[in-house]
Amino acid sequence: MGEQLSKVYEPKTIEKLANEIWFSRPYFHAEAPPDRGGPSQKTYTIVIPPPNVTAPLHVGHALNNTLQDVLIRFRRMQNYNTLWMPGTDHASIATQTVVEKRILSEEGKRRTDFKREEFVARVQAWKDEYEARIIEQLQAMGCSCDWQRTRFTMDEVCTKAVRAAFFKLFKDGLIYRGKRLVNWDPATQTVLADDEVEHETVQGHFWYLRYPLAEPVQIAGQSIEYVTVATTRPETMLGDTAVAMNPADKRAEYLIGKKVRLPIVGRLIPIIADEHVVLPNPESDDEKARFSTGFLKVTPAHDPDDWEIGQRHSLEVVNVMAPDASISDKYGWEDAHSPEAQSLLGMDRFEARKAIVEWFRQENLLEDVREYAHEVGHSYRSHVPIEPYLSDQWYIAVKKPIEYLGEKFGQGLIEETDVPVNSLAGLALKPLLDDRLRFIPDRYAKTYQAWLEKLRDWPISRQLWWGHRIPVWTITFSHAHYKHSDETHEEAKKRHDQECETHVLKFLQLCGVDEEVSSYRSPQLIKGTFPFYVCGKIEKVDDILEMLSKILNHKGGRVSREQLKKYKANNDEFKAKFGEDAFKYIGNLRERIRTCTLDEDVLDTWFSSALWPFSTMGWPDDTPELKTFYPGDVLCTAREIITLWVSRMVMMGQYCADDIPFSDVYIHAMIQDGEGRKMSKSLGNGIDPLVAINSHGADAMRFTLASMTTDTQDIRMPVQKMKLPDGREENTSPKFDVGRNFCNKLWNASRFALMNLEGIDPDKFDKDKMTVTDRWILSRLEYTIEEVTKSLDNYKFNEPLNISARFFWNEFCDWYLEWVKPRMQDEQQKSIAQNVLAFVLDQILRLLHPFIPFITEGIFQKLNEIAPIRQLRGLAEAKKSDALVAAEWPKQLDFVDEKYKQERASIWNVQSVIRDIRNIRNEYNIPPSHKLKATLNMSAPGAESVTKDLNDNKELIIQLAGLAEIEIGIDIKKPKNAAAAIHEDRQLYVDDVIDFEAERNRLEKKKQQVEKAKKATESKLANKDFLIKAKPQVVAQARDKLAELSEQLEVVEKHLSELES
RNA sequence: GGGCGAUUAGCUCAGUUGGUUAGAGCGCACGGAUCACACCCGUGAGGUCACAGGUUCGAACCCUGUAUCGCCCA
Repeated sequence: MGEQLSKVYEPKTIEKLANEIWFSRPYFHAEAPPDRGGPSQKTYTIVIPPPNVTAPLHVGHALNNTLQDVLIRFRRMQNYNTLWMPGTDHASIATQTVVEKRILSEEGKRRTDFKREEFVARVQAWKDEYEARIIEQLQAMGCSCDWQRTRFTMDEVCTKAVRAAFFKLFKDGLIYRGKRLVNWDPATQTVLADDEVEHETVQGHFWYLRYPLAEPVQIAGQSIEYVTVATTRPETMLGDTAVAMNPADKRAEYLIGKKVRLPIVGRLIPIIADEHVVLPNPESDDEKARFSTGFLKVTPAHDPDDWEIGQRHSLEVVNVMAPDASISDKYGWEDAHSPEAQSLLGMDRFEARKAIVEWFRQENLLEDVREYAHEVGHSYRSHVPIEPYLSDQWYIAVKKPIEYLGEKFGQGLIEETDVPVNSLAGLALKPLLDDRLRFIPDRYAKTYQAWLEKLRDWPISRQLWWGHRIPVWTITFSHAHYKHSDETHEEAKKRHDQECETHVLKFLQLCGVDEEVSSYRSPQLIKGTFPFYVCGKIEKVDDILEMLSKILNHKGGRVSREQLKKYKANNDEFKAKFGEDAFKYIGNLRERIRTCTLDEDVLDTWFSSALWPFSTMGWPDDTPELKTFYPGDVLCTAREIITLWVSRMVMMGQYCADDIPFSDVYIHAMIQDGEGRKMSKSLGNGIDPLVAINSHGADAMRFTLASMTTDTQDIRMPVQKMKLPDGREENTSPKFDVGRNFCNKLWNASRFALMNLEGIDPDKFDKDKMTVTDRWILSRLEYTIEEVTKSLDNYKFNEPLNISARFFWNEFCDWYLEWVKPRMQDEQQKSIAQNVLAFVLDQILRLLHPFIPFITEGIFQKLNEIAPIRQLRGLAEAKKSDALVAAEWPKQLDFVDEKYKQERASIWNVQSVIRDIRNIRNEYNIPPSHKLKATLNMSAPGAESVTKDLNDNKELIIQLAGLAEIEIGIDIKKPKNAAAAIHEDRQLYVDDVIDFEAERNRLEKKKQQVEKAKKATESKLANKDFLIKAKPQVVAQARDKLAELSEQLEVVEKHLSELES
């Protein structure tokens, strides 16, 4: 049968074979019993970090998913009910952007050339393509996900969860409308995400502008008439609403609270104290201090830092620009009355900059202009400088206490923070502090903690089309209202809107959805109205409001027959769906409601990601999956998304699903190229896992990645173009050779074993007939099983892989297989050797399977054919399985006792002697075919038992050292013309090979080595402090060492002198 | 600017609670078509553990500082 196996390991063949087996039965599927009664199996759950559907997976994903698969396969073999939930992320902005780019370059069209539904359909098509590719890649890597559960963040199941979570937040008063500065691209007029802003160093200027004080101030007898602010963006001064200075500034006590008259505009603005302001210091290393005047103009509407200052001091916000970044008084600037201000309206921001600087110059208010290189954010799309632009966005309040959670989690702030225990941030932070959540390696807990502690409200709306549409309807009411004599207009408007609001709620009640809606009214007047926000728990609410909106839009009067027909149809449909009463009530709303519209925006992509651990399992429904697999066990991810993703999953898990989604977070390395650079498309240094699989095989790739995964180091992976079998030139890495070589070795060793296992008979095994080599390899196996299991439990990856690989290669192949060869020719011994061989190989396959699943599965199948029963009768049994994927993880070999362990020393001595002989053979250039005669003199006290032992194992030495014979004894004289290898406790001689010159060199070298070691030990022992303070056994060890070294040195010297004579 | 990490052989990396002469793989050198494997076997050379201080009987390991590189956050 063995001859069926090719001489060289062929990944493709074996990958195909293994996949056929794995998909022939639901090995990867985790059953969630509808009723969890009875003895329940332990579960183990990992949800995949869903890859973005923007692009195919790269080698970083390959690492991430390899590690997850290792954990999953390990636990599955340990008989856990194991679920690995797969899926992909819609990645709203990233995906929309790549599709927009593609459409622009291929068709010359922009997003706005499409209807929203059309465009979304285009993105959907892209998603379908890449989702399929990603799943193909994951399967090619061998990921044992529960494929029939594959989810997508925008599929029906996840969408339902998003809706439910959003509603819950809305109802709990945690979602609100607020203002925020966004990265605005004035050229394309779109919002950019932070990572779409490219920072470029620009050679610009600092302009020093004088702002006159409203009234002169006396400081130390001097009359101060103005303050000087330094700015890189003079055009924003039109929106200044304060001048800030550091309270530590000596001038502060005279100036804080005073007013400044803003040039051009004439606005009176206060001087305020804020520690953000950099104190001036011409000597400082800090460039900002050198350029600072100590006075900072504050423009909350046009600068993120200023926005913060504005928030802290409740400053007015004056937006002086239109969306195209021209100066405008139509977007919040209400005091542009002066002729100078009027003349600036309509100017582009850079034109305005020139005009304003010129104006200051002419008015003698321009104090200085200095060169200044600074970072300016540019749009990665239009390459124009981005404009921080004020806009209305939806937020989640993350530090607002949630009353009803107080019972469960307590009240008040988490110690040393401003985070309430029962706020969303608290829900994420507390589990870490309580050790319910841990990071591996634990240093990443800091990142998580720090981020949560200074967390600010989460802006969740995005001005995009691809994503979960925000399920909020904004209803505004008519302007018509009566004003009571004692009311302001605003108060009257508020009262009026409140009345309207009750009508809307009454209407929804008549529609039968009053339990399914939540609403809130804007506390602020926006464009003359207080918008009323309505969120429905179910889609029915959307239907109602959409139809209502259509019906209200019909204003009567002269309309076409067509429109009238449509209107009537709408009415009829509404009546049919929601009843006559509700329909009649629309009359009450007709004159009151001005607009009723569904929000245009979509949710931040992390919103649905935050729900991923339970949305995929059917939350909010109480599904068997949730009961069985939630909370899960571990999240495995890269460190870049600890804040954006991990924290939000914990937060939402606790908030929505009543528990944190996992207890362990394993953070793995990042993969860099050979120069330590991040892999990226633009550098062209990325590696496609499919290419690596093509060039080296999936197992080889996995082996290499796992063997490089440690807690501390990022992975450097030299990238090299390689010609693939199909002729393409693609990036792969020579590092994968390591894995491929290993697989080839495993393949061939197994092939050898299989060839020798014909006719194996488990009944012919007799444990008392095992040789020392059998017991030795079993004791090494026992050690390996223990270590590998332990280190996998602790999220080590390189360690278990290296331990099992070394056991396989350096012990099993290099020694055991070599010693087994002659036994296979001996009918007596063959049966014993066969059974041990089959058993050990079986266990090796099991240990390696999580790392290199394909090849181990392939070999396991062959092993099942040739040696279906692998056991050591009376000692151990490898439990049968049709497939390795479902086989049992190796159990501890309890029969390996002290006696076995003592025998390890025997083999160690044998190996040491063999190495000595091989060394001499090499140094004297003696061909392997030349059989040597060797003599071994044992010199240590009490050497009798070792000598006997070695004599018993003589054959093992003769066999692997290429000897004709060896004499082993005590007090044997050195034969004439023999080369020597000298140790503390023994001297080995190889007869009749002497080359005096070479031998002298060898011995001299040895002598130096020993002398050096001896000196070091002597000086240590000469140190009194060492004798007193070091642990006694350390001192004793040193004494023994010295004695041994002295003796060794004596022998070496003796041999040297003999050479002379 | 703040935080985290790294710096050990030519390269990529290990190095457990401080304790013999600091390890592996690749590469290099030498030898090898032996009936599993040349993607192999055997042997060997190769290190001032980034630098400077400190703690200690003893430091690659602990502490302080410096330099360089990487990442995250502002």
